[in-house]
Amino acid sequence: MTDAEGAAAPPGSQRRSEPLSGTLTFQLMTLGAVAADRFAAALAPLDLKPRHAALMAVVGRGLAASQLEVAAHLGVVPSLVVALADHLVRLGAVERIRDPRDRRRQVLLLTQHGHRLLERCAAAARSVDEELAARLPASERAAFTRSLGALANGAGFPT
Amino acid sequence: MTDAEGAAAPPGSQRRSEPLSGTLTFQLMTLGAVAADRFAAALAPLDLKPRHAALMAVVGRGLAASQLEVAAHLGVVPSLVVALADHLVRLGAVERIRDPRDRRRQVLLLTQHGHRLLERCAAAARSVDEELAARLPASERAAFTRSLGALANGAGFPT
DNA sequence: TATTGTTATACTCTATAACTATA
DNA sequence: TATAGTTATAGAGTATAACAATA
Repeated sequence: MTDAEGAAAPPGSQRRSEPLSGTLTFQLMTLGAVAADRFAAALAPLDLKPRHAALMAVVGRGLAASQLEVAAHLGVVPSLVVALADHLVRLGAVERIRDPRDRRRQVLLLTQHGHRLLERCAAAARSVDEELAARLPASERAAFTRSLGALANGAGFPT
Repeated sequence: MTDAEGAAAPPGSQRRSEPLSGTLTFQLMTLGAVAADRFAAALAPLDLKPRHAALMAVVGRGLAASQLEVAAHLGVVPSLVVALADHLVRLGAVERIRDPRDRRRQVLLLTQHGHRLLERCAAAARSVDEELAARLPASERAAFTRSLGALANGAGFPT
């Protein structure tokens, strides 16, 4: 089977191999954009964007406290964290607390409302999960999710 | 095992369940961004962005001919296709040909150089694939790629 | 009058650079 | 002098709206 895959190739031409669309990279890029769009749409009623949810997640799980730590963890620039935190403070989801040992540091803390919001973000993500995975045989889902996790760790991911 | 997963939870608190970071949606979003960044970096020396590669791919495979068709296929607005095509024309990768039956239509055609460039885009994607999949046991890759393809079809994907 | 493509403009997201306050 | 945070500004990417040519 030297020449499979559908219609005839122009005989003199380059031996087929292009299929960019078949690469992992391309499919991850595409699906990632779809996931991001749907997640954003699901968060919109909460007046939140995916970045806000990500910030709340790292703060809520204690992975980062000061704004600089959050920026590093998210892989974004500190000035962006300021804007994201400003919004979350306006919503009453986080509080800024000056570290008494080093008054330059602003420690971010989820309020109770913040925890509830974060929970609703996660619920939104899970419901997008359902839509996305609908076409995936239930038997494949676990393996897929596990592989996806492995890939996410392998990459320099900016959770 | 009602209470697994690491450290103790504050006893009075909400019963854990948040892990936004464990959702398919979140991981696809994150990995998709990583894949897009790396692919963009790999394309930069060619003076191309992922969108240009996507355009060349749909035109090269005959999935869309007129700019409007390309826009629909890519899920972008027609004016963006104009800009992308302008750039590709400057590079000598595509030609615009007025459809003689309907002189409003601009049919996009890959030049020979365009085919070569598209091939190099695909090669770039495959090399990013290698980096990304490095952490994935070879035995899992085929299944993962297949599931990913299934998901991509299930979504309203804007290839 | 409707449609294809184009141009001009605006919006969103994020980064860079300059500045303030603490250390 | 160096660091955490902030503000002001700029850039990339994409959309919306107005317009031209053709149907």
